[in-house]
Amino acid sequence: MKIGELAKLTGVSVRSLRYYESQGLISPVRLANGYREYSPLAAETVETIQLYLNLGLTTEQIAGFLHCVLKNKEAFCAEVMPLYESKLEEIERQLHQLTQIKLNLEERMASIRREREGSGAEFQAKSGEE
Amino acid sequence: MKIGELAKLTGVSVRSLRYYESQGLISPVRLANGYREYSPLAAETVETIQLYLNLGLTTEQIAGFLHCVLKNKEAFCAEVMPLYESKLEEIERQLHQLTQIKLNLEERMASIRREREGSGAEFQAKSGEE
DNA sequence: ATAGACCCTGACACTGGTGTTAAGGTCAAC
DNA sequence: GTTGACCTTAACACCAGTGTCAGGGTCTAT
Repeated sequence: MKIGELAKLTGVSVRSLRYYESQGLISPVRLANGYREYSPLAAETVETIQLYLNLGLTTEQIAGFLHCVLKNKEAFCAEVMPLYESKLEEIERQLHQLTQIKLNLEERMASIRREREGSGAEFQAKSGEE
Repeated sequence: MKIGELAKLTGVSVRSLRYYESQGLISPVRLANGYREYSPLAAETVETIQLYLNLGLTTEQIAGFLHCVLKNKEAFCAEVMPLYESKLEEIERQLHQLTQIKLNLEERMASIRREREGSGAEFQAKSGEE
């Protein structure tokens, strides 16, 4: 099938399909006129790529084990587990940081609300403006 | 004081101080030779900018209320609260998404571990490689 | 007057997948 | 033989703050 068909079939843009190819994730053959010709299996490959992208892996990382997971079960691809582990650590760091910022924000918001109630001005937040 | 001194004093790079100026956050006067001359109050301004950047606000957003918060308490600056509210919503969306990915990752990791234990191969994760 | 520390502006790089456009080739149907 | 849908490559834009370099000016102490 041609790139437009694959795009419709998978819901992934033509642009992205070409990008995946440039990153070594998928290698359609070329017809005499230069058009890409995808095997019917390509749809599954693209969906697999999307799955890993949605887990937050990069195309470079996916390129490292895509061959393997397309042929075997994940459990047999040694590269996957370390990636999952480091990704999990990264996500936990991000969760921690976001949670800190959230607490900080909530504290400041609470503080503002306290000050506004404390003063006689009932939420007339115009006073101090220069 | 000159920009290098302010950088040392605040721990913010010279590059960043110039960037803040380009974004309208701080406006040092210029000496006859073109050098920036910062008032002693600039250190406090820079620290305030850092505080808001660490909350995840952009320089553009900070520019909208920095004048006010340098003169008054936050509670008197009407622009602040809506920004905090929308930032909080954004962070909650991100937390939700990250949590989903984390659950997904953990589920897949558990699944891999189950499959490996299920087979006779004791963590010899080489088998399936092509 | 010269070394060395400091200042200036301007510009590219980075992260990374995707949108978008430009300029042009191919093909099927009419 | 021309229209229109589809394909090709190449390139810039995005987010947004920071690092870094190039090319050049200023000031101080020796």
